Amino acid sequence: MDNTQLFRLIGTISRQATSEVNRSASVYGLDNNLFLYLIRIVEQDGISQVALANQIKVDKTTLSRALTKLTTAQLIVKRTNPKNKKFKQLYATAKGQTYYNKVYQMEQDYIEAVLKPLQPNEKAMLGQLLTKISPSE
Amino acid sequence: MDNTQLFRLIGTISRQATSEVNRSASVYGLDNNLFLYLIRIVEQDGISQVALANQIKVDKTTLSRALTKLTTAQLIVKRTNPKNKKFKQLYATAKGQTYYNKVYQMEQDYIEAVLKPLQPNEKAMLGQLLTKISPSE
DNA sequence: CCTTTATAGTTGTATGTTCAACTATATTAT
DNA sequence: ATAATATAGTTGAACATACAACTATAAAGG
Repeated sequence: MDNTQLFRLIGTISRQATSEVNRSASVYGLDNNLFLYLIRIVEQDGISQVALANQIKVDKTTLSRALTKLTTAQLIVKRTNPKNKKFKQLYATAKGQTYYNKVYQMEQDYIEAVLKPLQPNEKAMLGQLLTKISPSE
Repeated sequence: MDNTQLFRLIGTISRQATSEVNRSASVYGLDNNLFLYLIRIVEQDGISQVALANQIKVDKTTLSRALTKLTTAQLIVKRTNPKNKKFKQLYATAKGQTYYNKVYQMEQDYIEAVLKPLQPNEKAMLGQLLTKISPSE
């Protein structure tokens, strides 16, 4: 396998995973990556939009509109940081926590299925290698 | 790093790569993954749409419309398989080949940059591990 | 055969994505 | 201090995506 095949494989694996988890999450109305945003907000309470966008490498305008959907669904709230009014901090509601539990489990089920072919030491190695090529900022 | 972090990292790396290569390819009007489809068609002359969709894990209706764009731009042609009229085979035109050279080089440049942190043996290992978790069909 | 079922590809439609440009706030430089 | 610059977030508009449902062709079953 050459570098090109390797690189393209990452995209294929990712598209497959994204499609499949989104289809599962659509049961809760959390497709179009809404599940992903909710998960990150629950796990990083108070994060700002741009920080979140940079972390997961999604377009900030796409994220802005997706977060409006999560807000309308009352799964999160946007609170302007009183110390610095430029920032809106994101918090999950109680309802958001409940939905988080559902989609988190879906993600875990998918992860377990997809990583099943790997031994623990192989997973450790894969994690290290991916970390080396992960976006810096 | 746990399984969850590992899995999410694949998505992050892929989103970053997709965004960046698409932005580069937009110079040639080949963003929205058009560059990706063109590359695969050139490298697998005569492939059918569903076969291509399955291979790269994209929705067949999205692919159908994207290929209409490539056809309009005269980069590919769709030819009904005379042996089996259900299939439309995809072929690059001479113009498509020329554009292929451009976007292929862009992809190569990105690949070189992103895989630079890895030693040759690490790349071999990463390729093996990704192959193990790649979608079967 | 010929009816049923399966597969390839397209289209309608609702919704999502993303670029450019904008507002609002904060930071930096003179 | 205040003008210039930078950053966070939103919005308009053009276009892409993906589900459901469709047509067309072929394959399988009786």
